Amino acid sequence: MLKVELDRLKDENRKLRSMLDQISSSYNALQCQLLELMEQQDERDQIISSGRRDHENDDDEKNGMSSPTSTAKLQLMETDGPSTRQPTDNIIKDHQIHSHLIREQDNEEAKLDQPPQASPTTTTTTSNIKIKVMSKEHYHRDYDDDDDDDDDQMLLQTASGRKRQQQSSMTEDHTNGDNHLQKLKSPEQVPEVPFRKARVSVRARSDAPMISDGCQWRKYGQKMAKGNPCPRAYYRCTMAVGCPVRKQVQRCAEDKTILITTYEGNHNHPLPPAAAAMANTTSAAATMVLSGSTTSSTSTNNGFQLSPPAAFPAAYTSTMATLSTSAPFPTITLDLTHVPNNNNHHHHHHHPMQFQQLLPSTVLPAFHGGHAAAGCPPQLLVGQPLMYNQLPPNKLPIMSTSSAGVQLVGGQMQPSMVESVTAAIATDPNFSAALAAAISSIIAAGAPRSTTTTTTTNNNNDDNYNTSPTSNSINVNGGNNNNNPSSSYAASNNSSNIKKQVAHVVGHHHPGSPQLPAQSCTTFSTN
DNA sequence: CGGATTTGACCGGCGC
DNA sequence: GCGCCGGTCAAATCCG
Ligand SMILES: [Zn+2]
Repeated sequence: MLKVELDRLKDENRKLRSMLDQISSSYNALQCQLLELMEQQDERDQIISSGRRDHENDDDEKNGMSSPTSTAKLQLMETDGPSTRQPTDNIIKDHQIHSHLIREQDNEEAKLDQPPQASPTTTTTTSNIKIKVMSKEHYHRDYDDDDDDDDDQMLLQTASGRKRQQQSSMTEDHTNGDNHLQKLKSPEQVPEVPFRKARVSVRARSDAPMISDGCQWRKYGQKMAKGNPCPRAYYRCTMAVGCPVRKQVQRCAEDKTILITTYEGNHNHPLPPAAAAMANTTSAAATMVLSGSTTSSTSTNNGFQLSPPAAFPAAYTSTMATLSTSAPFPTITLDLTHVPNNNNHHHHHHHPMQFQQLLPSTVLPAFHGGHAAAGCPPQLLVGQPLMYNQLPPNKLPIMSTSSAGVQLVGGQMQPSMVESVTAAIATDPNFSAALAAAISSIIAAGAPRSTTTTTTTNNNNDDNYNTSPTSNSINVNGGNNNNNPSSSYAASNNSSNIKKQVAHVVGHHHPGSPQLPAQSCTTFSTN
């Protein structure tokens, strides 16, 4: 009896917690959006002095919804349903898409250029991005059933893994709760399991021990990983008291210049602009990836890689995103390592884009912290998860188009890359939607919570085939970009071009529903 | 002195 | 049940 009651209470508690998280996440997300919008507006005002553009946007903006420019981002970020987005999409259409997109990008760049908060270090550019999402091999949706509904709604739970009993976990608060039930709970009901966490990992070249992502992190552990000589460090976000976001930093065994940072969980607080930017980027990338993956991923594993039309000459940055399902839990990895490769061609010099070495910390332009809770889709920015819930798994939009749009071209510039990616992703609603769907499907399928990071190896070159060992992977590549290692700003030139290209590409896609896949935010930071 | 690291002990899951 | 392993705690320590 007591047990029953107890279980019931726990369950209830859990739900409440989830709701709380959700709400806070939403709040954060809104804040972020608002911030962005404001920035954009300012930019617009300045840039576009006169009104060319007009439209009702203002209203939208005021509302806090998305401004046209930001649309893409917002979509990614927003949790809300498509409904909101559509309007924006329409708007976009109204305007010339291309120009629009381009502008957006430009705006973003501008932002990047002037990072709101200066990070101590210079920003570095990244060149490629690879994203991989891995989820456990196919997930079965088994569990979902039970929860699904709940999950979908409740999503948030971060499922961090276990909770420890006592402890002051309190301080940590809500977030933690997760866990679980495991002990007590009987297997039956809760599928808690359900909470699978999604993770977002970023691979970047950096000499610095950490990549700065705009968040503050406290190291809470270090362990030697089985496969590498290099130890893996565990960090927890300290920007807010209870922030559940954690990240692990580890150097790639094969190439020690590559730093692999994996984020898990959603921030329960607003992210600094810089971080937000990253987050956006990340999310975008993730989204892209997902979308791609979606296609295939459904049940079987397939790896996909979208290679961008290699063709894009301009694109130098290569970015790849991959989604893989193999890992215990779904993981999206962005590969920022340089590598230019065009498909088939060799890489030229190698300049991997390293983050600035020397600098104590490198900053990645735009990623944001992620979080991924199990069941939930990644959140972007602060938190909002995109819900992929909305799309029924079945519906995954498969994008046939897939490959094309994806690539981002990054420019050299740091900011640019990310942005470009983001922009690209963002821009294409379809992608987002696709990704979301894909992710959702994947995630939904379910992996039980587990976590592990996956990393891609770097091969740069292989072209587009999936290399991912496990199952599906999608890659998006751009060209590379390199740039001067040193300058932080150097990049701007290309970026614009690239962006344009991207925009075009994107343009093709339809506006769709962008939804984010799993929640996850990522942030980089080096400290 | 307060906050961040360091680092070995712990824990829970998993495979055998 | 045992041991491996990833991940986390927390006491001790470091540092500004
Ligand atoms: Zn945080």
